[in-house]
Amino acid sequence: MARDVKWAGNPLVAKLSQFTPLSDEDVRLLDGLCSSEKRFKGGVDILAEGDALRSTFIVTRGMACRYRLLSDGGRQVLTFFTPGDLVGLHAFLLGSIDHFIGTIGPTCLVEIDRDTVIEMVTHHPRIRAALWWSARQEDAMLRERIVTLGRRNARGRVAYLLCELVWRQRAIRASEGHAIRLPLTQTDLADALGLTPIYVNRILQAFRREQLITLRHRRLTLWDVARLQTISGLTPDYLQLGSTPSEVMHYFDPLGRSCGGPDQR
Amino acid sequence: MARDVKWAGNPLVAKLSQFTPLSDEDVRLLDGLCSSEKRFKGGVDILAEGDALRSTFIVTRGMACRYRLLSDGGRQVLTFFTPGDLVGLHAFLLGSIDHFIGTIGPTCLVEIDRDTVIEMVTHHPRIRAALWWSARQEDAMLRERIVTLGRRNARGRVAYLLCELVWRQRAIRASEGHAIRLPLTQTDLADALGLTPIYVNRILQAFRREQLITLRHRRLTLWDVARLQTISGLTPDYLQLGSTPSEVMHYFDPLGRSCGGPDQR
DNA sequence: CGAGGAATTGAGTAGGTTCAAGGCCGGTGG
DNA sequence: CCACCGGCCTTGAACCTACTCAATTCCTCG
Repeated sequence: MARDVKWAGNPLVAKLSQFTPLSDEDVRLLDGLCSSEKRFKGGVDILAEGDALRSTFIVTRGMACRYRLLSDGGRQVLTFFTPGDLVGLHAFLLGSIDHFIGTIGPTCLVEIDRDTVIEMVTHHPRIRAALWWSARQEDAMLRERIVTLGRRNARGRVAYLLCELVWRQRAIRASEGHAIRLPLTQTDLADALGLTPIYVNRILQAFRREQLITLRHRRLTLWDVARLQTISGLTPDYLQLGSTPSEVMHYFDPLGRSCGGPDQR
Repeated sequence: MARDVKWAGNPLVAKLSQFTPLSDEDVRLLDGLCSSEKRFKGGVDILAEGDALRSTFIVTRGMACRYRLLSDGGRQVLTFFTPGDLVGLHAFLLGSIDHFIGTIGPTCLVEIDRDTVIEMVTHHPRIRAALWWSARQEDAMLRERIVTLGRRNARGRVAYLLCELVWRQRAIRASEGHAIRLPLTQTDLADALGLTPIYVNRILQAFRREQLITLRHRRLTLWDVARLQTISGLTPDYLQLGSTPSEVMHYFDPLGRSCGGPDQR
């Protein structure tokens, strides 16, 4: 119960706990990491294309995104990061990144340097397992995005993104019912969904008329999740929430003792 | 030089060598793995949605793909696998997969069980590093796909996929100039690009008329890579080919040694 | 109170889909 | 060796989803 209170305060713990039960020591460690957050204004780039990535960031408040800029001026948002999300963990050994990381609204981030991550992953098998699952979840989300962009119409795409954002917040208990804070502009949504802001607007209007959602003052509420889910074509469990099967957990422990890697695939 | 000959014979070695120089022992090990391939007909599913994934597959000949089926009968191809590619390596600890793996034309695969993989990555730091880079490359390709589906028109999408397929084959020295064997049907291309086969056909016609490609008898040649690249909006190095920066390699070795396995050198 | 970004609305357009039909090519059986 | 068959490719025409351009209103914030 005491830990439930902490979840509310530490989104990283909440996020990782989805995947694997953490020990008290794990929680203490993660809490410690998140003690020194930095504030950023909205619409600011944290990392730019070509930057070397020597550390990882954790979103603690607000929202950020990973995006690419195209030669014709277009923008494609690849991922939205919400509190608890790790930014660029898997890529932090890369020479440089091929995309930008920017804030959406005012956002707080914690920076964690490379050695700290390696240290953590080496000595804390449960955290390593949770990070691994978190990376798998990110994969699953990328795949789902491809399906959405490739095969669903505009209504389906918008419904998909709204559902995903709400589900992710619910998973870390950062929602009230099916309502969340959503600092995204309609242009942000459009840039993620491969649509124009104008058309996104029209879809949102339609959803409102159909009593499916309300979205005002940076606040989104889903009134009919079942119908939205149908429109989006999503299966509700695609995020693979739930904890690590013990059979699999088993594989992390021996590996943990014999070999730590930033990446354990 | 002697190894060059081997590359021609073992696509897995060729693929992993892109990322990191392998030792002779590494090469011997990988060669050994690929000794027992299984043949499959075209259009056959190797793994279905919901299957447990207890092993990994390596494509040695032919072509396979990862795809999702939609409730409305649509299909979205997520990844094409060419010789040397590892199928589902990162997911083989998962309870089950959320997509299908199927062959395109007649295809040969090697199945490698979980324990063998774990054994291999535990005791062979260079192979581990190469697999890690290979996974990063896969990520990059998924991101590029999202950009393509979200923000490029049909011409751009087709050009993108043709370039990618040729570049990947070139990287493992499985091309002659800019010509490759391509067992894909136009429907396969369409299912990967979020287009209809009919429209893909029209784009291909146009490309032929413009002297950009030839595609006949399952054989693709790019005549003007520069222009195709412009049309696709790709940067040629997005696959992050080239070998691991030594600074990064550095992180793998200490980790490798800290494994303390019996077979340490 | 003013200003600038975001949301909204309308009208015209275009890129890609859909439907329908015909042609090619490789494989198979007589 | 030829005829047939089925999958794939190709072509045409109508249609529709989503885009473009342009203007107006609404919020938010200084």
